[in-house]
Formats: sequence, structure tokens, C-alpha cells
Amino acid sequence: MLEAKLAEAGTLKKLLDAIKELVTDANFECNEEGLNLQAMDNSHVALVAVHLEAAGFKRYRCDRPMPLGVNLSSLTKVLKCAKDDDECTLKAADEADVLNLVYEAKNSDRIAEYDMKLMDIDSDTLGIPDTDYDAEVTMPSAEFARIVRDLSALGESVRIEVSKEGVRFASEGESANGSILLKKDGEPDRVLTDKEKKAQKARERGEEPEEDDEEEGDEPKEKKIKKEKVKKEKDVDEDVEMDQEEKDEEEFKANSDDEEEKSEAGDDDEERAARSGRKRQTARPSLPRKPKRPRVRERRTRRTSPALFNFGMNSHVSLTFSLKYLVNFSKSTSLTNTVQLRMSNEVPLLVDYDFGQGFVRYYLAPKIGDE
Amino acid sequence: MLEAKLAEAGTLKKLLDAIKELVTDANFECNEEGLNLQAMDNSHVALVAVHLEAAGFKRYRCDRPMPLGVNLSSLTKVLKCAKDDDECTLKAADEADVLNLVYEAKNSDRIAEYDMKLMDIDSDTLGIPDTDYDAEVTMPSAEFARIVRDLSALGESVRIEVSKEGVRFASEGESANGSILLKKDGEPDRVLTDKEKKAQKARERGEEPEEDDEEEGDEPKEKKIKKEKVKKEKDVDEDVEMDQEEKDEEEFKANSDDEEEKSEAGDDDEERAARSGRKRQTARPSLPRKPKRPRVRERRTRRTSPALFNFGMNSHVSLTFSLKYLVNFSKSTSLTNTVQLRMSNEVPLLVDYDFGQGFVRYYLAPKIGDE
DNA sequence: TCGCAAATGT
DNA sequence: ACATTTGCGA
Repeated sequence: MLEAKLAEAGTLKKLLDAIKELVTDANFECNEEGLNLQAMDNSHVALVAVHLEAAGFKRYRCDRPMPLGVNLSSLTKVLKCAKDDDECTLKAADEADVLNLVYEAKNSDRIAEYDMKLMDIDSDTLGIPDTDYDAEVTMPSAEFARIVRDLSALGESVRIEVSKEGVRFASEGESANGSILLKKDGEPDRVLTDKEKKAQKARERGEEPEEDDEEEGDEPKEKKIKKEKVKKEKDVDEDVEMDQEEKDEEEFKANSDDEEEKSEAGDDDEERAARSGRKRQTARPSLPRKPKRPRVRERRTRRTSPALFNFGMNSHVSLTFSLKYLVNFSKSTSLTNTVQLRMSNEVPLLVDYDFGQGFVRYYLAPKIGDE
Repeated sequence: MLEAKLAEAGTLKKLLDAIKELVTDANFECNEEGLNLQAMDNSHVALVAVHLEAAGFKRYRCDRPMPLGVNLSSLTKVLKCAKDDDECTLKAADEADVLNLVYEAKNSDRIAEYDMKLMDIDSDTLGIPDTDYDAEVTMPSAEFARIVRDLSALGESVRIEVSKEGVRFASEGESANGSILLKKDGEPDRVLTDKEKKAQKARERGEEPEEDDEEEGDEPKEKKIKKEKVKKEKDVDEDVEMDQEEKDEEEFKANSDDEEEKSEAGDDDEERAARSGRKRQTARPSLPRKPKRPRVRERRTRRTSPALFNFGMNSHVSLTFSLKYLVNFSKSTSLTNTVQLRMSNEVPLLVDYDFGQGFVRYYLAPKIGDE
């Protein structure tokens, strides 16, 4: 059975808002490490991968892996019945055919409980290759959203080009062409490999070289360049926002936040494989239960406002994408202040929204030629 | 070639929002004095004239006059890609078939550049006669907007009547009639001729009687008028802004504001009385509204108080107009705090929104009989 | 989170 | 052509 208590129902609501237009039905694969969802969009052009870490929940228990086949519209409806700051507990018995959701208002005696029917969904869980990209751009998620929204008013597609000059988004339309250039001071950094990043993160966290990151734990090359970058940005964020919440562990925690997740995500290939192996779609039993949710120590509120822009490149990259999809991806903006774009020529773009308790990643194949 | 840099892209955005529903394509005529646009609305009932003065730009250069045929929808789209406070530079080569727009965020390394296709438009630039009107009403633009919007819910047309009693807007509908009377203390002023106005403005400015306006003595009335008007409104704007910051003139403020501001009015008996009067009206929508009453006297107008309401008349004027158009005109409200209505019997109404860097003027022929 | 505008359906 | 609903922006 699954029992997972989230401190803020708002997290789930935002998550659903972000993906529900792209995907109508999907399996939430539950296992001891958390919840994962992976699905092609309805037109099978883009791929969405969501991960909610077990550690991001206030309480998390999953006895054995199971898929929960959810109609996202239904789940959205049910989630609308929760206030953003309600604690939200998801429960499902083994073989359950319903998902039980309990909302508890933080300071009241109000407890709402919903049972949502589950469905059997053929999951075509595709492995996502763990790629090293030639260019990585980290920017404020709101700015990315603005750019793709603006350009989508002009044309159908956008060419994203990363060069020493900066990052350029250019679109051509019938009545107008547009081009936005984001520059940064200094040279672009080199892009780290995943391993390097892992090591780097670990270092930032104060952990030494080895960790839990493991599976392939062989060659932790690390990169510091990246690290510094990250640090810098976080500091900025914290200054800006953290005051509002708590001050104490900011540095430490903040650092570990965001990118930490990334690395984990990177490694979850193993998990993914495992999961997909297990994957079966069965009916789920229903059961209700309610949890309560304390307020978690999410330092993760990290916010961004200012210069969260940075990029690195190993080689010049120029790719063209459908703006329609990018605009859709940018619905995840409310989840976190920064977004990371990772690209290599002729390879699908990865748009990565990494928030405290997990991530939403979108993959989109580039257009070829000049369609 | 043309190169014009506007400090705030927002100015252009508002301008376009104001006129784009009335006109779909128009020539922006560029010359050394600035940009001008003149067009009949799509149904050829109303006429719109826009002027942006060269002096209102941060930089302005136009080697030789040329028309830029613009599709306003396209321009609107392109302008949506600018943030309101971006600097916006318009560039067009001689004989160019594109207009180049560059947006520079004030504090960042973001530069966006757009090329918008131009079109050839037959310009039927009609001369607008330079008329002396029998009645002139200056009022808060928001109030005008409110009045025409309110009345448009009742009927198709509004009769605007200027008499010694005040300015009345009256509409008759199937289920209700409405009438709003705006009064002012004292007698209406006489409407000055253009020349007189010039002189008056100069005096108010502290300048003595002669001005620079003079180029050609008599005929260029239009020009002069414009100039003065511009000046005047600048004063107005400043005053208004000041009010928001400094408190001393709050009386004025209360007067000039609309119903919405009730809460603020609370501190003064007189105001309270006035308010209760208004409230009653609110309860019965079909009754005539009460006049707001500026307790400002003219003199103040000049300096501090843009009395936001004032009027002058040489003879009784009563004209009927289509509310649909007036509602449309009132989209210009965001450009400036005051609007001026100028009327003579049987002559098209002039609705004049004069903002710091130029103006938008609408002309609308009165209805005849009781259509 | 609320309001305004644009797009779609009746 | 008008009204309603959805999406986007402030």
C-alpha cells in the first residue's frame, strides 16, 4: 500500500496544472523512493517525466511498487477541493481501484476526504537515456515563459542557439520576426558531465566525494565550475527571499536543494528500469486513511528573482522547436524559479523544472530542416 | 530613415490598445516633428488622429518624411513582446518594407529585436478643420469612461448637453433611462478661441504673452493649439501624481476621484454627505447620478488641481452620439488622466486625450433626429 | 489571486 | 452577433 503525506496540497495542484494539458491519463508509479510519472503527450511528440521524492513528503510509505492509473482531469478536479496549504495525504491499498485523498487544514478541524477512481493504463514506460548535453542554460523560469509566449505570438517555432555570444531565441513569422538575446558576463562555462555534477553537488553539500549517488559510482569527476555557479545563484535567491521564512540553515540547505535533486534524478535510470520492469497495470484497491501533515522543513522555497541566468556550452548548439510545446512546458513556471534547458544538436531538448520535492522534466525533439 | 527611441514601450502599447479596435491598418506618417497617424475607423463613422511628438522621444531622428504602413494587429503583437518599461527603439530605412523594433530591458542584458513587415496603405489623409467649438468639457478620463460604459448598458446613444447648469449625459433605454449631470461652481467659462487659449496658457506658465508658437501668425492654429494643450496636460499629470504622494492636496483628490474611492473620502464631513448622496444613487441605477462637484475653483486649476473637471461654453450645446463609439474611444483612458470633449451643434464631437508625448483624438459625428 | 482580454461555441 | 469559457497578465 501507499501512504504519502504532502505538506502542501498546492504542490500537487501546481504539478497537475503543469502537465494536465499535455497528458490526460497516466500511471503514477509508486515505490519506496517516491512517485514517478512518465508519459508521452497526447500527440506523442513530447515526453513528460515527473518525480516526487519520498523524502519530500512529510510521511511516505510504500510497501511495494505499484502503478496508480490516474485520469489527470479527475485528479485536478479533486485537488481543486483542497486549499493550497492543506496537508494532503494520498493513500492506496494494494490492488486498489481508488486513490484516497485526505485534506487537512492546518489550523482547523476540517478534514476532507475524497476517493478518486483509478484506471488501468498501459504504460509504455520508455527509458530515457542519460545524456551529457553540449549546452546548458539556467534561467529564471518566468523569463523562459515570457520568451516562448512572446515568440509564439509571431511564429510556430523557435530556434534556440547557444554560442559564445549568449543564448538566442529566434522566431520567424508571417508578419514579424523576433529574436531575443540573453548575454552574460564572461565566457560560457564548460558543461559538466553528469558525474562531474554529482560530485560537485556532493561537494557543495559538504559531503565528500562518495555518496549515495551511486550506482555507477565510478568516476566521479567533478567540476567546480558548475558549482560555483550554483552557489552564486542560490545566494542571490536566498537573499531575496529567504528572509521571509527562515534564516537558519539557509546556505547549507539551499545549496543542497536544487541541484541535488537533479543529480538524483539523473541516476534514477536504475530506478526507472526497475520500475518499468515491475510495471503492471492492475486494479487498485481502495482504501482510505488520513494522515496529517506537519509542516515540513522545506527550506526549499527557493526563489528566484534576479539573475538566475547562466549558461555553459561545450560546442555551439542550434536547434529548432515547436513553440506550442514550449509554451505548454512553461506552465511549470509556478513550481520553481529557475528552469534548466539542456541541449545537444539533433537531440531532444530537456526542459527541467526542479523544485524542492522533485522535478518535472519535458523532452522535446527538435524540428529538422526548416519546417 | 527613421530612428525613434521611446523611453517606455508601455506608451506605445497603450496607444495601440486604444486604437486597434477602431482601425486595423494605418500609415504612421513620420517627419521631423514626430509621428502622425490618421484614419477612419473600419466602418467609416469615426476618425482617429494620433500624434507623437519628436520631443517626446528619448531620441528622434527622421531624415525625411515617410509613411509606414502598419497593420495594427501585427504591431500590437510585436509590442506585447516588450515589457512596459523597456526602452523601445523604432527604426525604418528609407523605402523599407520592415519596421525594426528593439527592446532593451533597463537593467539587464536582455535585448530583443523584432522586424515587422510593413504594407502599402492608401492613405486618405483628410484634413481636419481647425474649429473653434462652442463648448469644451475637461474631465477625468476615468469618469468619462465610467459614464459612457454605464450608459451603454441602458441604451444605444447618449445625449451630451452643455448648459449653464452643467454637463449632462443622458441616455434612454428600454428598461431604464439614465442621466448624469456634472456641475461646477460658478458660471461656465466662456470658451476661448484658440488664440486666446494660447495666450492664456502662456500666462499660466508664467511666460509672458508672446510665445514661440508663432510661426505663421494665424493659420497654423492647429499646431499651436496642440502645443499648448500638451503643455497643459503635462501640468495636469504632474499634479495628479503628486497628489498620490503628498497629502496636502487631498481635497482636490477626493473631488476628482470617482465613486470607487469612497473609502478615502471618509475623513471629511462634507465628503461624507456627498457620499451618501452617491450611495443612494448607486442603489437605483436608473436614476440620474449626481454630479460630482468639484469644489475647486478655476484658479487652482492652473496649478494644482487639474480640476479635473471644468467646462466652458459660448452657447447651449446638445448633441447625440453613439455610445458604442464613445466606449471605444474611452479605451484611451490609460493614457492620461483627463479627457477633453469639444462640441458645437451639428458638428462632430472631438474627444481629445492629450498625454505627455502627444495625443489621441477621436472625431464622431452626432446623430441627427432621434435615431 | 483577481481582473481583463481573446478565442470559441451557440 | 452575443455570450460564455478559458487563458493570460497585472
